[in-house]
Amino acid sequence: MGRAPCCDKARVKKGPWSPEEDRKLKEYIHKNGTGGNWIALPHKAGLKRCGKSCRLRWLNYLRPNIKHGDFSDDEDRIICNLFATIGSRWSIIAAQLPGRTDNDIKNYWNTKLKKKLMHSLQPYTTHNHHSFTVSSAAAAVTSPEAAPIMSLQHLSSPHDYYHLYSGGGSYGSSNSTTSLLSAAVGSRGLLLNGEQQATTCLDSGGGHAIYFDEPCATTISSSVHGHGLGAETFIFGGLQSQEDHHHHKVLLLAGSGTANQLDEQYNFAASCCYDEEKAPPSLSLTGGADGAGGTSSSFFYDSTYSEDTATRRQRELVPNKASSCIN
DNA sequence: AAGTTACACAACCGCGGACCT
DNA sequence: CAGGTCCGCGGTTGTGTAACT
Repeated sequence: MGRAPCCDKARVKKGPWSPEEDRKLKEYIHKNGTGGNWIALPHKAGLKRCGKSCRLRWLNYLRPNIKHGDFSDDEDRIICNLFATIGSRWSIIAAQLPGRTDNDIKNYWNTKLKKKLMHSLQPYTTHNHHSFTVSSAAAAVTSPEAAPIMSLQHLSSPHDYYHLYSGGGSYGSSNSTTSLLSAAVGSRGLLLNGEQQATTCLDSGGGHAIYFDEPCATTISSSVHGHGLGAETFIFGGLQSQEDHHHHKVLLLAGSGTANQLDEQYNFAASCCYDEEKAPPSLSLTGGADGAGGTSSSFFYDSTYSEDTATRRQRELVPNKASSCIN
């Protein structure tokens, strides 16, 4: 047996609300509240509308303190981060943005923000020694089930990125969108480990973001900040600029936490150098809080890589919880 | 100027789950 | 506990308008 309709669809008005209808609804709710019953409300308010339509109109447009349009950069970041973290749970995202509605955010995402991010996902060539491309990214945004979503297709000079995983893992349908978005965020983003769930950063500096999952993240983070981040740590690397032929300056951000722990994230800046002429390449990280590139502690990370270790690492890696950071 | 296309936003629809009886 | 009702959510569609040809 099907469910009873919430209203007599033949007798309710549909389509855009007139100013008169808005006035009636506003007046009624100001006087009486919603009464906890949207189905009965339109009749009481003298509206020939479905209760659901009234609810939507009120929540999205008529209730006080609603903001429309002009999303700020901060709001963009919050939306991106949360989307990458929890997916398309617009109501939860909206709860973090006072005055914004889930519908508004959803529309904004679908019409603007997603495109903005995808625009930044053009295949990226860093240097003639460091070129790689990402495939399937655009398709995957619109077709989340397409897996593998991203893979590191080509490393013209593989040792340059030995410390990075190539992707190619299959995404489960439940997190594929999230994972993809992780890659999409940033001025130019790559999610290099296909096994990961959300890992996202906004690279406001206009740099070329490279996302690499790093099994030694715990070591790195602990060394810099003394935080025991554990398996939920991730590292974000954004290739900011090339200093010279041998060195690449990388802004790294580390964060930890789950979807409910976004406020616990922290980051650090580090310079990252790897010397093409030495094997194995190494990262020199000089960390400081808040992306300031301080020098409170430093260490080296040996990023030796081989096909076998890559496979092993992927297998051993504990799937990251959703993590997020903002540069 | 008219027609077409693209875009942004508003609104609708159906489903899952909470709540009530 | 089962069935009915309603709310809230997210996906989708509809509509108005700006941009383009």
